[in-house]
Amino acid sequence: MSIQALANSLGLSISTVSRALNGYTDVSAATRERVKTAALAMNYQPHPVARRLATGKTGAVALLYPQQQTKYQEASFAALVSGIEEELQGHKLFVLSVGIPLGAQEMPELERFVSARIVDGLILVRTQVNDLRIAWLQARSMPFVTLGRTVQNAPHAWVDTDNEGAFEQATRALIAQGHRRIALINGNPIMTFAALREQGFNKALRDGKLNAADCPIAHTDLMATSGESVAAQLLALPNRPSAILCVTDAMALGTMRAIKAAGLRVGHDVAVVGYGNTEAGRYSDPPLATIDHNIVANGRDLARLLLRAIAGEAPDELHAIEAAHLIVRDSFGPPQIA
Amino acid sequence: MSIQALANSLGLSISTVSRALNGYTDVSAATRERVKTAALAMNYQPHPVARRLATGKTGAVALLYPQQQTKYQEASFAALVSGIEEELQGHKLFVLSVGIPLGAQEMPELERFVSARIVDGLILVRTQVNDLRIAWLQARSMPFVTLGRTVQNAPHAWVDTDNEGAFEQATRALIAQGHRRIALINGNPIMTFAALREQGFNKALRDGKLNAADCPIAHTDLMATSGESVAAQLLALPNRPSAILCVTDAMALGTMRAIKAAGLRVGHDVAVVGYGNTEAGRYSDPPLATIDHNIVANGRDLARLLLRAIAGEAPDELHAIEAAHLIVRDSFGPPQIA
DNA sequence: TTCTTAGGCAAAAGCGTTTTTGCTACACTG
DNA sequence: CAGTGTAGCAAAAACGCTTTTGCCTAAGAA
Repeated sequence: MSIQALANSLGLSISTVSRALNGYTDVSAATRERVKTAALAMNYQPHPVARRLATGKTGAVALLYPQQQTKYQEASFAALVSGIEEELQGHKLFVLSVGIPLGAQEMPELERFVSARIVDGLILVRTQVNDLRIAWLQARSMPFVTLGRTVQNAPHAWVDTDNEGAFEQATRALIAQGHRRIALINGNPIMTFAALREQGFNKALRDGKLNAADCPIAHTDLMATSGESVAAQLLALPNRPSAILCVTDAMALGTMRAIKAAGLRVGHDVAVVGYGNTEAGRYSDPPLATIDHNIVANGRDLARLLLRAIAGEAPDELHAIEAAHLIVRDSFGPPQIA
Repeated sequence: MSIQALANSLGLSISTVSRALNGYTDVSAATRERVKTAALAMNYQPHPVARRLATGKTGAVALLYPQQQTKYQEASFAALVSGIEEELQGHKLFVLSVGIPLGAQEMPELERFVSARIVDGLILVRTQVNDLRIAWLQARSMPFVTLGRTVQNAPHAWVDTDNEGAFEQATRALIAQGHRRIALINGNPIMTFAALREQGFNKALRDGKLNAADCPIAHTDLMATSGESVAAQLLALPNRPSAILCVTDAMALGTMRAIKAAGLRVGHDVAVVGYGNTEAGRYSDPPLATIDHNIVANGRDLARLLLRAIAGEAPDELHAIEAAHLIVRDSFGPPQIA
């Protein structure tokens, strides 16, 4: 069923049929009705690929996720997707999640996907301080929004959580409780979120006039096992920290294991704070203090801004920040009086 | 950079250029070389949408997942995707995950997606005993493979885990340990996996000549909280079961909570077996006996069969079954001597 | 030497739309 | 009554490719 056949059966030209169906004004109301009812009767639907070729629009957007790396992200990834889908409801846009490998194959695969012209716009996660993908996409003028801002890239649309503010707040709260030796177990600071959390941490330390030498910062990957081993090292220090701030809940749970293994009590001898407000932390023993963020809202923001980016708006205004705040639970205790 | 421009710059016709690049034989080796180097030099890439229009092939497949329902599936979903991606590595096919809502909007959205002609084939999950999607896709002759077989549909390509065998094995093992009152907490049996697990359970009961009245079967959703409340009811029975078989690990963890809440000991007063070999079950107290299955292998099977379905093979041979087996842990104990 | 064959390329058809341009008839103005 | 404008449609260009068909030439066979 092509527009050709429909036009023939109506005794009209295909251009008139097309214009009638697409709401152009230079077709009489009577003809428009005739075309519409005929289209309905013959179950005519324009071939989407032909339409894409003519218009250049695909009617879909993609969320690119790091392939094989979803291990510690699963829950938050699902939340992000549902926020995006919720916002795009009614816009008749498909949301396609597609995996791009990390490492050497990342840029070639990104290039291959963009060149395939399957989507009108992209959502990027795992944004880095200096992100190679961004300049490339800008050069290709492919609309996109990142989850997490950048530092060294040209202006672009982004959505973020207030990582800096959240960690400043959490660190301040620990200081207010009397902690003077606070450690941070961070991720790789080439990731923007890690860099910003570290900034917030440092800001609170300076404002609280803590001794930086007593407040070590470790960098590792975001898994529980890494948190465990790094925490074990921190606890073996001569001046061991009385509080450990972790950049994910998983690392915080690992840290709790290390504390118990060292014969110490979590929330008593050593306070622990995580990030993400995951289920595992809610039901851990003791319950894990953590920083709560609104990933669903991030997803909604991403979708909203992506629509505007696709519409051609300049990136200057295309930013959104969601708040995050500390949730105090039993792992968050005052320091022991030495 | 179109094929037209490239042809002009070479003094050739566009058909010759196309045939040279696509490996047809009726173009001389010299010309082919000339075309190829020129294409590389001018960075010519055929417009994928135009090619799709001409060939009808899109170069992508989709994995359809139930929107908003991923809660209890996240981990297994990630495993499935990675199996699919692994197998499709090197086939230059994109794997697009797209959410389709459940309920009244499911069929319209499925229809909308298929009509959009974004992909060459589909992978379906959450297969039901009588699955509406299947007849519809067959009528549209859209290639697809389901995770989980059907009962009442026409023959089609599917991949499955040996659910029946696994539950038969687990039930037999409980019987061998001396259990005579075994309960099953199952999902909705319109889902094929639930129906098959129940079959395996019943088969083992019959073979073991257990009294069916002592072996109740409950149906509920797959969440932990549902498992907890259903288990509480089972434990309140006059002849309470000495073993409870759950159809997911989450439900089994809920069941363990109910057992503890009733003042009983898991693996001592009541044995518990889950399904899925999840992390939560590995680290629960006591560790949860469970049935392990290979979802990554399911993913690989799905991808492999989908390629064959797209190639036009008849569905008769397009089936794959992966084994599953019981993992005994401390929640699996013999019945108390009454 | 003539006929056949096949190699190598060009022309054109086909994929199915959207959008621009052009034409015709009719109404309306001066 | 001639001239201007506009409503309503058709024709054609454009989007870029693949694939079928057709033509010409030169080599090989009879």
